[in-house]
Amino acid sequence: MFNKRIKIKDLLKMEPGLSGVVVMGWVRTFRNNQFIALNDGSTNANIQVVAELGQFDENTLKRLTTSSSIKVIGNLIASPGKGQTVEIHATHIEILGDSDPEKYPLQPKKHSLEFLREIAHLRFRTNTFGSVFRVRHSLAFAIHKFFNEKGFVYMNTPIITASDAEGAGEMFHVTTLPIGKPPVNENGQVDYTEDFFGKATNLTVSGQLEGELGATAFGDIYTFGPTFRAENSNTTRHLAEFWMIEPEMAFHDLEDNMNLAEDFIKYIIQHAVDNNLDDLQFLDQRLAEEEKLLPTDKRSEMGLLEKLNFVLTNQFERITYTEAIDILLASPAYKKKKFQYDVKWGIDMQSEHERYLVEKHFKKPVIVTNYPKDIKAFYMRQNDDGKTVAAMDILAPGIGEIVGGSQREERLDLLTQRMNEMNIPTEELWWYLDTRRFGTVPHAGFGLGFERMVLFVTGMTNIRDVIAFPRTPKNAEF
RNA sequence: UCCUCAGUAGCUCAGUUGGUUAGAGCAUCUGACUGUUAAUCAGAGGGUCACUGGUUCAAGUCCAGUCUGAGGAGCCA
Repeated sequence: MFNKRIKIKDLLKMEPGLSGVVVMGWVRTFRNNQFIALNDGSTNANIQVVAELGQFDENTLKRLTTSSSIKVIGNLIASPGKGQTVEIHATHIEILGDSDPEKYPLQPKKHSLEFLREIAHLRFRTNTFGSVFRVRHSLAFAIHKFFNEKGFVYMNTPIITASDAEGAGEMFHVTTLPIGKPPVNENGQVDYTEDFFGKATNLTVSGQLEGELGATAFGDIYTFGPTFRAENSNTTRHLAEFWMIEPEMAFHDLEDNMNLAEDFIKYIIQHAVDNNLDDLQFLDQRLAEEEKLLPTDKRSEMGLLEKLNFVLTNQFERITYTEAIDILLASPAYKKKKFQYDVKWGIDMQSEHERYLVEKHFKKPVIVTNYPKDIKAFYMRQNDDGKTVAAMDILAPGIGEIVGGSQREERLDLLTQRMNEMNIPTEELWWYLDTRRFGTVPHAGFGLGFERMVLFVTGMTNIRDVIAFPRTPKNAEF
């Protein structure tokens, strides 16, 4: 019977004077042959367990090594020491699992994030990753809470898909055909009619098209699931497997879409601030210490909590693509030829351009709308000017694009015309086009990269540090 | 995929123009101390210098290739 244990997070809030308290956890440090800093993952704060000298046998005390797991029964008392208000005087200590200190890789000292990535199975036991993953949980919970409160239906779109129509990137192939000698048709090509699904299939790059099918029946839906891109991307903000939130709303236009996205982002940040303040404070401090090592001009102007509060209390800047280009053309950076890539109407803005807008010019999240149709996807609604589409990207400081969305093209003729122009096969997407044939409605939606959101809220700088077991090129350990 | 940088003890790093037996801090172990807060003090153990090949009397150090990691770019969320 283990469930009598009290979680350390709750225990630390209790009044001293309790006897027979049961706690279990992993030893962080054992000082002076007497003081155990015990952690159970419920919070970064440890409970100090005091094993009074002479009360416990030598053999047990020897086994109190870093990350050994123990069960403690004792009395919660006011601590005479300085570092904590309460502590447990142990009457009983039981070793549940030993941890060989010669072999255990985590030591009571600072480790680099790169090293911890190599022992991703153990890194949750550090303060940094403890905080990051508790915040990640909190954000995930807030996402469901937000949409549930608004009456959205949570929809699970398929992971394996036969459509590669969206062109969102390179896909991972899914097949049960033998790799060495697959069946071949008359033209010498792999014969996918022999494959498991009778056609070529891939891991999904987006649930949006299926999401639209849900939205045009339920009104409002959202997806929250894994997404896969086989791009050979080696950056601090790309993963081959990541989680994406994709709401899709019928009877919504671009402005509704922007309003929802902004409310949504603020809501989940607020939830984390309300429920995980101690973790965010720890991450705030961690970031501040890390930034001390950077040259002054590379440091962020705001601390983590300051930045989150700033986002919560300020409106996101909303500008059109055309206005964005004008700002860039008028910028000192452009005039001094600081940009590596040229700026003119029609370009797909480069990282340096987006960073300038967000980090230098506005210094807050920016929503850019109405992009040229030629640099955007086929399903985005064409504006009356014939040149732009009703798209919106939200750019966040330090992260770049965190949300990409649009009002969808609901007019069948314009949609098929655009698909033909862009060589998207209309026959394969017959089911998608059916939504425009039978009771089509104006609708809109967006996709938000969950890990990028977690990056933003935790102040971490590498996306591999905000997902438990990152999948990146040449890395699928664990 | 491209560009740049890196790979030396469990970790973080030093290692001079190529030259004896490759060093430090932390961690670990042993002992001392015992109300400590990453405890402190003393001592000890710990290395295929990423891998393969080459140059040289001699390579951790120079050259080539490979692998791995990091940062930036592209692609994007």
